[in-house]
Amino acid sequence: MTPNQFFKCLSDETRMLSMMLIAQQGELCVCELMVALDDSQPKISRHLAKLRNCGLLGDRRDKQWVYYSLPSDLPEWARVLLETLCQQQSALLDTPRKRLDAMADRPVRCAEC
Amino acid sequence: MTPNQFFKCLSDETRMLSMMLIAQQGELCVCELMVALDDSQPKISRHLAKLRNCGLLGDRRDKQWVYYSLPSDLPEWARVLLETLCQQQSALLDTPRKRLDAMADRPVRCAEC
DNA sequence: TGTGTATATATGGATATGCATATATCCTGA
DNA sequence: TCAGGATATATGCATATCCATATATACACA
Repeated sequence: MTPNQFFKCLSDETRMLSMMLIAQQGELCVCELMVALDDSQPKISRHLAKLRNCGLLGDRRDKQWVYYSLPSDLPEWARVLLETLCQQQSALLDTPRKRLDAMADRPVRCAEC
Repeated sequence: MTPNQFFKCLSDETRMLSMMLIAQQGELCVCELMVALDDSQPKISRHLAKLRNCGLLGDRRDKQWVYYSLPSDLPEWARVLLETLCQQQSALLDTPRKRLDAMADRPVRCAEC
């Protein structure tokens, strides 16, 4: 992944907010991002697939849910830039976080069992 | 300017390197960037115009040259992100800097007179 | 006139989105 | 145990839009 591709990935609002939210929350599934970003399922799924193909996200399946998170091999420079973005633009996550917190029937992670 | 637009601007290699070089060098004119990035004049000019329209660059005319630099009202978050990028990817500027240092007939700034 | 810079136009290519549908997993009841 | 339905996710297709580039030309200034 080049810095160039990294910026292209973040140049879309859905992808940028998804990355920021996932960086903040650890991992999120498609349905949680649908609620947090108030967007359609195919749209979210497509953008997450693009981020995964670029190496910006990893995924794991648990029951019927697919959880996306930052991959362990994410380049350091990308991690630093993403972290900086989250610090400088944390206000962008306020509304999505509220929607997420208010979400009903949120899937329960195995790690939390 | 939104973080979104900011990333879209940096998603193009010519624009990203121009921003990094200008951040490092203070200000540069089109002909210097042509040499540093080894690209055509219309291509450089067009990308700089886009960066200026987005508020990421300011310009001033001196004699027949137009110098581009970071505007004083560049948002703090954008400045921080750009600075982080330069720190994390400084190697990308090695070749352009070499070309720039080897450039003949480089215009002389008034500030340096 | 020559050098430096901007822009108009045409063109090819990338990208985002909606809609419909396919796939995968879980749950329920017979 | 098995069938069928419900939920979650992915993808094929069509379409509209944006974007980068090359070429040619116009503009600004010494």
